[in-house]
This record gives sequence, C-alpha cells and structure tokens, in this order.
Amino acid sequence: MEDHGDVRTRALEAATRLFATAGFDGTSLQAVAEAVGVARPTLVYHFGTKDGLRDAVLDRLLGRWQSELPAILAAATTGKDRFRGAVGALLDFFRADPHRARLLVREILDRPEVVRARFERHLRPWTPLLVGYVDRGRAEGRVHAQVDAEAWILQLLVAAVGTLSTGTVAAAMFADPPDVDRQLAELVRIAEASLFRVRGDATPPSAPARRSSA
Amino acid sequence: MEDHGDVRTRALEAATRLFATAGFDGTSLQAVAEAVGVARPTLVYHFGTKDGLRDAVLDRLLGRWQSELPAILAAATTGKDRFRGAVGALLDFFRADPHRARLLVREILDRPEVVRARFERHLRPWTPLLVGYVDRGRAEGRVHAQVDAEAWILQLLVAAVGTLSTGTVAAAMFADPPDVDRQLAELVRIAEASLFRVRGDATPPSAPARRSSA
DNA sequence: CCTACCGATCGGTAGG
DNA sequence: CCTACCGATCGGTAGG
Repeated sequence: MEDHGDVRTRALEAATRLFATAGFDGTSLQAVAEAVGVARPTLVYHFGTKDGLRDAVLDRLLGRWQSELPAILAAATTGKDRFRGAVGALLDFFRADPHRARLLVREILDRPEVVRARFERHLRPWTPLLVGYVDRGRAEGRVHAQVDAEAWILQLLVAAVGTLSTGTVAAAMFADPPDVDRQLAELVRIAEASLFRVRGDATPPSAPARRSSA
Repeated sequence: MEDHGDVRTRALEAATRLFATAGFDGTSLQAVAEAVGVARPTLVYHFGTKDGLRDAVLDRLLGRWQSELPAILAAATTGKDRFRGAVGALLDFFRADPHRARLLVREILDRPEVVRARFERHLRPWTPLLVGYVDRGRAEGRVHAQVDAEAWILQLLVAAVGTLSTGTVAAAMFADPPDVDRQLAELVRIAEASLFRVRGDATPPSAPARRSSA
C-alpha cells in the first residue's frame, strides 16, 4: 500500500497507527504486513517477533519525544514565557500525531513495567530541570507556595495525554461538546492559574476563554 | 476459583478485572471461564458472545457510576462544600476499584463510538447540573470569569481517570515518584485554584501540600 | 524478501 | 451447565 521509505520505517509507521487504533493484541502481524505491502515473514525477518516490532514502535515514540525535550528547555527564556513554551511544546508534540497519545496510554496499560523502565531511562534525566524551575519560581515568589512540583507536572502531563487520547469521547457527556482545542485552551488556563500567584500580564496563553453556554 | 454469587455476577467481576488488566483482545473467554470456575460454553450461554460479555461489563461499570451521581449532587450543600463533595465522590468512585479507570480508558480507546453513545445516554442528563453550578458561581463572583465550565469539568474528569489508570507509571519519570494520593491531592488543589477566585477559607481540601524535594 | 507449512489457540456450535 | 467438536486465525519456522 505505502511506497515511501524502506520496509522497516514503513512497518514502524503502519504498526504505530494500527497499535494505537486497535491495540497490540487487536492487531495481527498479517494486518501490519498488508499495510506495508510485504509478506508476513518479512516483518519477522526485520523485527524477530511481533513483540520485537512492539518494542521498536515504543522506542521510536519515546526517542522522538526525548529528542524534542532539550530543544524545548533550551529555547525557553524565563518566567511565564518559559512556562508557555514548555507547555505549548508538550501539547504540540502529541498533537502533531494523534496516534502518539493513544499508543502511549495503551502501552502503559498493557505493559506498565516496560514503560516504567523506559521512562526511568529516557525521561528521568530531564525532570530535575522541570522540578527545579518550579521550585525556583516558588522561592522567588512567582509560584504558589502550595504547589507540589512533581505532582503538578504529572497532572499537566496526564491531562494533556488524556485529553488527546480520550478527550473527544469524554466530551460526549455534554450536549454541546467542547472540541479538543477548547479543552486544551482550558487546560493551559488551569495550569497557569494553579501555578502562578499573579495572573498573566499580557494576553491569555492560547485561545481566549469561551462562554460555556451555546 | 471464586464461589460467591451466581455465575453471571462472578463472570462480570472476573471479566472486569481481566479486561482492565490485559484488555479485551488480550483476554480469552477461556481465561474468564477458568477464573469463574465454569466451562467456556457456559459463558456463551449467559452472554451470547464474547462481545455480549464485553457490553455487560461496560454497562455494569456505567450503571454503578450513574447510580452514585444523584447521591453526590443531592447530598452536597453550597459553595466550596458542594465542590469538595462532588470532586471527592468522583475520586472515591474510581479509587474504590482500581480496575474501573483502566477499563473505562481501554473501552474509550477500543470502541470510541460505543462509549460515546453510552455517555450521551447515561451521563448527559446530569451534566447540566454541573455546568449550571459553575455558571452560577461565576455569576455570583465566586468563580473565575475565564472558566470554561464544560472544558473545566472535562479536564478534572480526564485528570482523575488518567491519574488512577496511568499515574503510577507516569510518576516513574521522577527520581522520587509521588504516590497516587499525593497526585490526587495536587489535582484537588489545582482544581480549586483554577476555579475559585479566592483561596479556601479553612483547611486545605485534602492532604496538605508536601515539599517536592526528598 | 518470498512460498509453503506448522502447532496452538481462538470464539462459537451441537447435542445433551 | 457440561463434553466434544468445528473452521478460522494466530505467530513463527523451513527453505530458498
């Protein structure tokens, strides 16, 4: 079906999409092979087993995330600009490919210990910078004294990934469901209001707040 | 294995646990039958197909949720007490059975349209009360003017379910991972700080905020 | 990178 | 609620 790149790359792309949509157990090697346009044993040749393909897909996702982290943290300046840059980049990463958040959530549910180990190895080196930024803000009086830095960062991450993986379905509980952009705009507002002691000096962080009644 | 209740009830309990842990496609009917202590065709007799069992498991979860909603909303009083009662009851519902949040997330990922239809039927009737409460608070000056009621409620729900389904794994990105209670305490603080214009008058909503450094 | 083939397991049925 | 059985599909191998 697809004809761009080598088989390995095309297989990783197809498997990411299929695993994210139907899950690992809900996706047969045959389905991946057909999407790539090769015979099933070809995938075994490239990845060893179906589980090998799974690992390669997860590593590719975390590798891309990891490779964007330094750029985010380095390019940021100080204060709220740094905050907005980091939050915006986090949202953009998962928004760039709608399969990323779904795949990540599925892997956490299916293989918590494997993902935990990957998080420790790939993400843990960067988190002291984030925690240090919050702690410094608190020491300087810009951040609320009650903020629990690690827990606050986790809630932001969980809310962002959760919104992009399950948000459109959860929104169906409302008669006039807010779309993902509106949910993420409110998330940015919530994050800012719960972190900083004073309101933003300039314009709202992203989209303006909208009335809830239709 | 289990010997309490009739086969149907025991099957729903076992399937909830197995589906939440390994997923629907990762759980064989045989595995459910063995957990219940019956032969596989017995489950087919009771639920028609494996998909029938899946529907029964989802309906049972949403039914329990729905049956707790009126009690929450009715027992609450006004202002922050009402807010704390509703948020606390939401968290308690998913905390009471750790499989509930995982099962719900899996079903949203696997069958978005099915869950969307269930949400519209079971949850939508109650959401105007929640939105109305936020809107009233804003009109009376207790709630921030920028709050997007529907999006704010969704973010609270997504963060709560996300924390209870994937939080312990995500926390592994920190050298000293906050446990679920600490994550939920911060979530309550975030919710309150992002909703109300003035800080709580009495004690913090749940556990006191803890320092982030070990 | 392919064709041909393998044993194992799947959900579901027949019949009682 | 059971035993016995069904065709279909699964991941993986042999051999080229």
